[in-house]
Amino acid sequence: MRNAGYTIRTMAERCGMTTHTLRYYERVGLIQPVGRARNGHRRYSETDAVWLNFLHCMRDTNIPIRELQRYAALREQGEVTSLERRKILEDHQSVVATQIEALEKAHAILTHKIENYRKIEEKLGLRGSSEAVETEREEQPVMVMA
Amino acid sequence: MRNAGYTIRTMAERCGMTTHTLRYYERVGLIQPVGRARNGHRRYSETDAVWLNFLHCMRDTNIPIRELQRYAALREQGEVTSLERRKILEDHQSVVATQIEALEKAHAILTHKIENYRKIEEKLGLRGSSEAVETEREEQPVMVMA
DNA sequence: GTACTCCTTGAAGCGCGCTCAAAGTCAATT
DNA sequence: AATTGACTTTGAGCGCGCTTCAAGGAGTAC
Repeated sequence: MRNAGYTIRTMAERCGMTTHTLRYYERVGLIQPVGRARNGHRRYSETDAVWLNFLHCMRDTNIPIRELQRYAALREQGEVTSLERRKILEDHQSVVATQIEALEKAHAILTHKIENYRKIEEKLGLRGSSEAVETEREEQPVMVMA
Repeated sequence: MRNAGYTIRTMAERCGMTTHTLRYYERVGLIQPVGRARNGHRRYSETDAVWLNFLHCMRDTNIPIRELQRYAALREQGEVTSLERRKILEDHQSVVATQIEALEKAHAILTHKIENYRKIEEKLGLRGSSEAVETEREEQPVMVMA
């Protein structure tokens, strides 16, 4: 089991990041120094994968790197920092909730505007080039999934 | 006297942007040249407000400025661009849907982790003071060289 | 007049989060 | 030995979306 562990490339693919990003995260302290093979190449562990996936997931929610740095630093100090870490997560969770609201509002507005464009197109007799439903003179009603 | 219209400051407040951003949007073509008072100051109309609110809402969903520029340019060409504009909105709406999913996933993970911290705190009898305990229940790097 | 506030412009600057370049190491293959 | 290719390092560079700067004009108040 001498050379067990994922290469940087494998891990990058697994976590949906680039190798550059993995090194960058290590450099800025989001992940502790990764173990090395004899030739100096990084070897990522399964636990690294879990943590990196978490980071990836959080970054998807626009949490700043700085905040993750704070969190990561506390994490390295053990369970004693539970309260602080929980606070970070709770604060961020409420940010996430706010973002969800904004996105849902935008989604609704988009639905409305898209529908409006459909009406305009009908009025103008426009047809889409690729995706449009064929409407002939004597058309049959067609149910189109949203 | 139809000299009415919002000042840049008023409009900025109304749309949740800064005056700088409003000028920037005009400069890059997100909004057509705004009418001016006799002294050269911008005067925004009610229609501008609607459009700016839409832009603001879309930017909240991380749509790139470039995409909004495309959309704005089409919009200025009239109804004949309906299909293209609809496509832009539909494409972006699916991006928004994806983002909502990611955020909801993150929200769930956060709930889970927060709950976990609560348990840890209960176990440690934490309430703000510190009493070191060694066992990290979460992942902890192992392959550290030195 | 002087001060103050609000506005104007173009250009430069900034923070974020990567992203890339250059030069080098190592292992395997030819 | 030479080449290939995947990795290593450090440090610089980049794209985005503002944001600030610098210099000035116009309008009102005292």
